Amino acid sequence: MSYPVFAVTVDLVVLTVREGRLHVLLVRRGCEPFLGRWALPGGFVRADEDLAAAARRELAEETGLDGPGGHLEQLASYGAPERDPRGRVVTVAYLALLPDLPVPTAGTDAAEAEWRPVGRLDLAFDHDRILADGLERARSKLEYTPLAAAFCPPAFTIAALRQVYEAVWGESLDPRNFHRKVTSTPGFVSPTGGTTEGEPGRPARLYRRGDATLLNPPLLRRKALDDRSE
Amino acid sequence: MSYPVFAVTVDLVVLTVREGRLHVLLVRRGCEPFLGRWALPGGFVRADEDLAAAARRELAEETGLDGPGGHLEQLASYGAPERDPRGRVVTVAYLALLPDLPVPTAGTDAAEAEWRPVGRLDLAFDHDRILADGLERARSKLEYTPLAAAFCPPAFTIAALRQVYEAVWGESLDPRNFHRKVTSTPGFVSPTGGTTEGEPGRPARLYRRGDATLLNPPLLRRKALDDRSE
DNA sequence: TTCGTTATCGTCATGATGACGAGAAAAGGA
DNA sequence: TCCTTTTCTCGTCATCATGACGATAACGAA
Repeated sequence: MSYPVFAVTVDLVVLTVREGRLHVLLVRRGCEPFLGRWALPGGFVRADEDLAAAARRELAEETGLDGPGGHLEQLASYGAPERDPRGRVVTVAYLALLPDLPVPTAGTDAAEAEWRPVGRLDLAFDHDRILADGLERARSKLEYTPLAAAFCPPAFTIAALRQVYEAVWGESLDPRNFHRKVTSTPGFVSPTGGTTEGEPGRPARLYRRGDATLLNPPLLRRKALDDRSE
Repeated sequence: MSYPVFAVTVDLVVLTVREGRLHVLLVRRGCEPFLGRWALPGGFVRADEDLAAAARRELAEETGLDGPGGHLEQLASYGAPERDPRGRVVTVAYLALLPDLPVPTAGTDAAEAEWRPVGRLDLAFDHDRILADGLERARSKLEYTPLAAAFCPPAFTIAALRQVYEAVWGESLDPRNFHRKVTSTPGFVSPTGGTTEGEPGRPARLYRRGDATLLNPPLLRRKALDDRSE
């Protein structure tokens, strides 16, 4: 039996919260096609490499960070025949949520890399669509899982966690109700015993991630966006 | 730039509810590898074919049905280097939810096809894992979307919809509370005006799918299962 | 000390849900 | 015909989660 031949890439939607806004990691393409255009970081899967391993490798190459604390999961795959002018390329997109980090160092095949606030971008390939899907996944994940903590350093305050929700969802939340919800949901966060120091206002207790993987009941947005279908 | 060469397949997790139990469509493999073993239906993506189009084509070939009423969505991709002895094959899995249909006719490359109750199966390749991911996705989707109606014919009773939930979740629901929830959630279902006839008991009103894409608030399972992580 | 700021705790009304009672509307048998 | 069985549909009530918001605690700065 004969069958068509494909190339397979991984592309990364790497999100973080900086200065109260949600940012995505972009690279300026250093080779054709779309030379000079902004795109999601990514690259070809190697001959003997698992998809998840390729995603982790690309993430380490682009951000210089592969340590724990963040989150990486498969997002979706994209394989329209015309999506890459070089030929038949299927890309497996991954979604990464990271705490705020120093400015990333450019990888080998990327001329530049930088954090950009999410919004109207005009990316190479079908990366606008991939980014949109990644954003919707991230917003939805925050409702049903404690993954917001993946945007935070190992120890964080409830207020910092709330600001993650506000940045990702783009809406403001009542600090008192949010505090009640987070601290009363078993396994969401657990106190470290420490507090903040030197900040304005009353010191805040520090927490780390709990061991829950699912929030029950979930923490729902006010306005549910359209479901992504197909 | 050179890069490794892959084959790309689509595999389908096709689910339906028959006699109150959740069933998955399996085919017996008619060629190597895993000849004679049960597997998910699927096949190679053609040279000029989109991934979703390939999934729809395979679904039509295996079930003989491509009409509306069901639901098809991308599930996840699997690309471990050793997952197919023929070489580097990445598969994009799709999840299909269909109303109960006549026994499927075997496709060209499948010796047999049949509905099997979900449970301990021993499938070819990594299809046990793909099936498990598909089941968890389906269970979760029923919580947050009105997709349970995809398992039902165009007009259905509330009781039939409840039996879908009971089959997919494997737990029984209170008929009265379920009725209240479904009929009071805007856009979940809308009455057709008709009723059942000839059935035992009081005739039931018939409904069709509403126009909502998301249930807010959701209809949650009692026991949340583990989140699928990557 | 006083004020501004932020964190944390409480209160109250409202809405969703689980448990369950009870009537409505059919088929079928005595 | 009349009763029983079955299933659908509507209500009731206690409980829990949530939104709105008041009040107090604990810091730094003026």
